[in-house]
Amino acid sequence: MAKSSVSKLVPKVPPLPSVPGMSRRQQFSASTKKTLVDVAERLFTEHGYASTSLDAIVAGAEVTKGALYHHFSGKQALYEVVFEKVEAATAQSIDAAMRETKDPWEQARAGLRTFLQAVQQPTYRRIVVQEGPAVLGYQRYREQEERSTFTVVEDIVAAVLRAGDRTVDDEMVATFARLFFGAMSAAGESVTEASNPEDAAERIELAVTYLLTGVQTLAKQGVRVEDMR
Amino acid sequence: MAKSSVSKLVPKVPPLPSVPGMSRRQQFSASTKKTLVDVAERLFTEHGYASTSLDAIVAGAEVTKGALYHHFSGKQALYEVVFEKVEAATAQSIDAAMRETKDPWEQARAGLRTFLQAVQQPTYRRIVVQEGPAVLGYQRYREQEERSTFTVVEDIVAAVLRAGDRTVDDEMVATFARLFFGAMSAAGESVTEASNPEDAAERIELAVTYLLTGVQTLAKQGVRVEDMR
DNA sequence: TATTGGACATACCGTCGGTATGGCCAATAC
DNA sequence: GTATTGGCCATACCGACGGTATGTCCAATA
Repeated sequence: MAKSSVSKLVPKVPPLPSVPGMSRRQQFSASTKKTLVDVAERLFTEHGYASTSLDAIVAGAEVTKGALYHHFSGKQALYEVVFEKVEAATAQSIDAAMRETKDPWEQARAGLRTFLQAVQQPTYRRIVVQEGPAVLGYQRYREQEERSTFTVVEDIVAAVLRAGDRTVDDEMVATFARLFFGAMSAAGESVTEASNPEDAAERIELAVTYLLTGVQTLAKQGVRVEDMR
Repeated sequence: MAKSSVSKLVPKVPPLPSVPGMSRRQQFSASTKKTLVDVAERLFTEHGYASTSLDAIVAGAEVTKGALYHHFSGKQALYEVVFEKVEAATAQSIDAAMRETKDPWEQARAGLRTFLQAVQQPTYRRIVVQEGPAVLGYQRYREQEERSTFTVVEDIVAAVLRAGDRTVDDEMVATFARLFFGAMSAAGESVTEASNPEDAAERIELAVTYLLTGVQTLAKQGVRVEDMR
């Protein structure tokens, strides 16, 4: 095709808002890396890990495998970066929701509600809940979790538990947190697959509230976890 | 190597205890199919789905890919058969444990305890909990679950809930069951990865007992799930 | 201006899931 | 007993994909 005006086609790519303290070269590099992560996040979410080829990712990012393997050591490493990004975003959103109120009980409800919402997001469901353990292996999965979302849930659970029973130790708190975390993860799937997601979400909240109310009631009666032995 | 006695090497393979109503040919066929499933179960458990090649499976079963593809439509189909086998065995063991007592509350405890044990078995953990959703896709995973283990858990939860609150509907029961199922699945991982599995298992039982006791207490006070709205 | 090294592109390899084809032999018909 | 058929499986091969080796270009620095 014959182009009339000779040059100046390249500059139409936005001039990359010059970040201070970063050379043009570094900016380009960071840009392609970010693009790769974003495209990968989208494709992994849509088609899953196994069904997403590196060729598809680099095509989407308009680069080649050379670029990908320059920035990441392989497919799994790329997945891991995407995973961390998704987890961090989720943990942050929960954190933000909790900051909106000061009452501990309300904070807990807000946090759990936000977690329940997050766990319904296609990206979080697919990348973290559904495929995370299988792709990363359970060990790495746990390590990642423990540095973000799970810790937030653990804090919530700790606050609720210790409000009624000050004698529970850290390990017991972690145990309850595991149970709740697992329960909420499963709940997310349940809600999303339901014919009426709104109703399903409400039922989940009802059930969780019922369980937590039970815990509160026991605490008021002076029944401690240790008494269950 | 020089073998002195000439023939009769083949018959050393056990004569395949002739099953009545099945021709020799059919018996051989069933045998190779079962062998394939067993070998696949072992390798999938040890190395995971992606890292287990069909070549390794057929080598372990001492057949070729021709045999495998004669009995199964592909790798995933083979996995599915293994999955169902593992699930069925687990559901059955829980069922058996519950039959040992008649008291509903004791049945529930026994059932949940057995489930907690099952979820620690390497085979169940790897094939069902960790990789099941990713390999089968969450849809098929749910469908399979609903036909075996989940249903058992659901029955347990239903019995416990309805003992105190007769007004809960089926959907609410299913919701509680989802939460408990997810909680126990996560608990299994937690227990297995713990430095001291016995202690971890005990903590899980304590926590679950505490939650269930809370539910019972609410029920005794006439507090129903519906009252949480 | 010369040089260096980071940021890619290109070509290629090995593995693996899946397919196409053919052979063997027990079961059935005659 | 012989012929024929079809279930059961082996062998050879293909294409896709993850990963690697090598080369190129150009901005940054000396």
